[in-house]
Amino acid sequence: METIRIGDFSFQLDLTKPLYEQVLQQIRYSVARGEVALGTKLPSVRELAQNLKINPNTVMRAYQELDRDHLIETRRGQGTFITDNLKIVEQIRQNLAYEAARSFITAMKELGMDVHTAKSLIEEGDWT
Amino acid sequence: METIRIGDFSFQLDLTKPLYEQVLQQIRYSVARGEVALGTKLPSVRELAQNLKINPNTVMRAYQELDRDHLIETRRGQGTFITDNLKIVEQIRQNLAYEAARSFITAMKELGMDVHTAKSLIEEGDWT
DNA sequence: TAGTTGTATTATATAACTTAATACAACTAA
DNA sequence: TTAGTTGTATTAAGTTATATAATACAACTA
Repeated sequence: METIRIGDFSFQLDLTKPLYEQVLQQIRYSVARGEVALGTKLPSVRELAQNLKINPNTVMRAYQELDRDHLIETRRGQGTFITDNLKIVEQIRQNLAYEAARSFITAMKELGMDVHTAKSLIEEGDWT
Repeated sequence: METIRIGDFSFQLDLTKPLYEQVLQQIRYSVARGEVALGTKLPSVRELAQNLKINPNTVMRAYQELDRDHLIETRRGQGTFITDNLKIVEQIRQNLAYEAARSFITAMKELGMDVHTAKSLIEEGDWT
């Protein structure tokens, strides 16, 4: 799977999920991981579209969803920027982690396993 | 969300995911949870379709995927049955649990968190 | 033999996603 | 002021996955 680097961001697109979803996820996780500085300017809609060889509308859709979450700020005529609000970034990171945990626990319960078993699974697994 | 009961199985369908996927998942988890006895006869393709108010082809697709996993056995002219092989059921249950754990750990790592943090999240969360 | 099973095929419909082309509004820099 | 870059909106078209419908056949049971 090809990796495209552009600025502080890197992207890997495939056909298993909607493109706009992959783009927004990879930006979201880059920021949550702390790989890009707050206030960083994102590539323009057209530039990113060209680099990823996808349609500008698809990039727009990703940017707009991130904007709704206040993870990025779009300024008409200027560009799109990562929020400078650390609180927001931290909260989104916590939420993503919590949601991942919650869906894991839900799956375990659907298999008739309890939280203790879930914990053991995490402890005993080889997650290299 | 309406629950439809039929034999030892119960179904809840919505529009968030493909119908055939929901049907196969709910059968898979029912069996993995041990709610249905090994060798149990499933509703016929047409019967289940009628009860769920969906197309027989959609039920077929669910059954065929479960058949490929050997979780069920289809016998032309007789019907469809849960496997009588306990080993298979146990292995599928373990696999589902493992996959859930793996995808949780993957998400955590994508957020720059380690396995220890993952474990703490599980421990400290209120999963009622 | 009649009725039930799983199975296959062909056609149609629909919704989500993606692309394309175009236009406009807001801002920056020359 | 002007040219070029931004985000944004709109309309149309194409693709794909999913689901339905109708029909037929093969394998089995009673």
